[in-house]
Amino acid sequence: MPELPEVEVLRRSLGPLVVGDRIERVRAWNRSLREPVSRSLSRRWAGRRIERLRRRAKYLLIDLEGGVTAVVHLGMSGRFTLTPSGAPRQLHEHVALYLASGQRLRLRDPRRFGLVLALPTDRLEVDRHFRHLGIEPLGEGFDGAYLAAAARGRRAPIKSFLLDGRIVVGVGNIYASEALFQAGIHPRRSVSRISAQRWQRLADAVRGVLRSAIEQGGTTLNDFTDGAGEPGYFQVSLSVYDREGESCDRCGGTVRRMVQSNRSTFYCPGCQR
DNA sequence: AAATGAACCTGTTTGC
DNA sequence: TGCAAACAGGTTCATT
Repeated sequence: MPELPEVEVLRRSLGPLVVGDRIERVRAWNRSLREPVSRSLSRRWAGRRIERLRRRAKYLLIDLEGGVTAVVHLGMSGRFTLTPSGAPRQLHEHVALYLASGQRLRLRDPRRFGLVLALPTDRLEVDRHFRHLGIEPLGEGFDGAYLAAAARGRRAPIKSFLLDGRIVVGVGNIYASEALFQAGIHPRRSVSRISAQRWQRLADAVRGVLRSAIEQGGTTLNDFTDGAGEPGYFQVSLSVYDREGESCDRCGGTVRRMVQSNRSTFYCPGCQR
């Protein structure tokens, strides 16, 4: 579900609704997410005003007054939505932030690969969850030269390379396939055999795909919604992802699926070399 | 060091 | 129809 565009859409939709609001308390019904949810969230966050929402990689960062940040990761199946406080607890709703306005921020995550953390705002980058993260693809410095330099000494298939968060963050299984299609690069091509020109084309494709997905409100395959519960529309723009057996819009050939390091990769053999 | 596969967990879809 | 296997947007750990 949530790759960089979905988390960014979530951040943008939620920001105007919650910034300035205050957390009254935090409740957790099930603490066994990817890592145990701390028992002291309420004590740490209660009474604090929400100052702003940021994003790093696929993490949503909720900066609170007093130098504390609430970190939320949605894993594969997480949803984080703002709802009226009267609404009943939903199935797989594990954690909720009760706000002074009377609304609740609820984390729903059937597979429980998600994460809720309390961290000091000024120490995020040294925390073990963030320390090893690579560059933001929509930020400064992400270009063909960066990718080419990062690939030196490696021979992995380009698809695996794009999914490696130590190189570049936020690109998940959907957008890796889509960007490689846009760049005309075969997912199995070794990073040791990509020309400078094609590295630049790939960097442009990654940024282009992520930007359009954000504009379209993200990709909703099953259950992604923004902070207000609205689905995205980028799924209708997908060229190859989840389109095995369908015809390629560019060349008319057949979109194929293969498995690389336990993940599905979708590609067009006619368009990608 | 780099690359691969398995593990974490539940729900839904696919295939026999 | 029923059941089991395969598969799903992420990350991390163990093993070659």
